[in-house]
Amino acid sequence: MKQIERRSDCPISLSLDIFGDKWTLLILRDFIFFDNRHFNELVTIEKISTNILADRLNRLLENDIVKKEVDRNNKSSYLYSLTEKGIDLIPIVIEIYKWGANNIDGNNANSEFKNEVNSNFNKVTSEIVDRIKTTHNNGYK
Amino acid sequence: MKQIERRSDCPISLSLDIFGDKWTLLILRDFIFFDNRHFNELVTIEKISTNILADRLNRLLENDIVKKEVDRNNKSSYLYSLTEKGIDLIPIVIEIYKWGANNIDGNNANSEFKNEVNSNFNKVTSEIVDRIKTTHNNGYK
DNA sequence: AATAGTGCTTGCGAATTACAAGTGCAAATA
DNA sequence: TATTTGCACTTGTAATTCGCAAGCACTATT
Repeated sequence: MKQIERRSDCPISLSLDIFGDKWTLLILRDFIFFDNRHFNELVTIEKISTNILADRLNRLLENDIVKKEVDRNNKSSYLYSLTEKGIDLIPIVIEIYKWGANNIDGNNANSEFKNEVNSNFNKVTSEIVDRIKTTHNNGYK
Repeated sequence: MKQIERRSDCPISLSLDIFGDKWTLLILRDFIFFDNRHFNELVTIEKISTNILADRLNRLLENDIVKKEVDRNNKSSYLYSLTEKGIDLIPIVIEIYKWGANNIDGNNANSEFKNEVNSNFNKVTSEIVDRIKTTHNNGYK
């Protein structure tokens, strides 16, 4: 894995140095919407290659956005969880969901959830944040 | 320019197919925060290559996120503007600004603006949206 | 007619990606 | 005990994309 060099000190540029690629935020989506937290779950959904998934998970670990621990229910497996810094990314992911649901033809957004996101963004987001906080804080799924 | 193939119908995946890369949202940032709307302005800030900038602007045009017209103040130059769909991306960009300002060491966020974004996100965002709407709707800078 | 400005396009070496296959280790099964 | 299975990667390789430098086409100015 190669660390991308800092292009400038702008907060947006620095953020995109970390997650500005095709896959990183999709991994976050899997955490948030599908509760996929094991390597072999994450590898399935949009058929990311294993080397890319490994690279992105390492980058997220290095940037303290996810943490990794042995799964207490299956000790030969690792469980990945969002840190506080990772949980802080949830509003970005939901804003992207909202934009895609409203602006891209042929998307498969659930219409009830889409309406909720459009009319009660803050409520929806904080409910998801609360749920993730409780499930990801104790290394337990 | 090659169109990225659709990985799935998920709104987030579809959105990232359009702007999930290192540069696209930075171009949007230049529109929003610096009011850079000409090719030779956009090319300067984080030293993007001209072929990449041309490619990304074309992708944004194809996806109806920006529009392009002859600059009425300089007829040998083109003026790029955000469409409604592009203006709809502003909350995403500001969420990313917020995350970077709060979570990345050494970022150069303006502390007053950062506080404003943290405490009055919706107000800050809608003010920026209103400003962009008036300046980008009439092909005039 | 010559120069400058603007918005690209082209060529090419370097870096990154996707796909397939293989590895190392722990736990379950025979 | 030996073997298989599952999990989390790593490695190899070909294809794609990127970044840098240079060049090109068009318009406006001198």
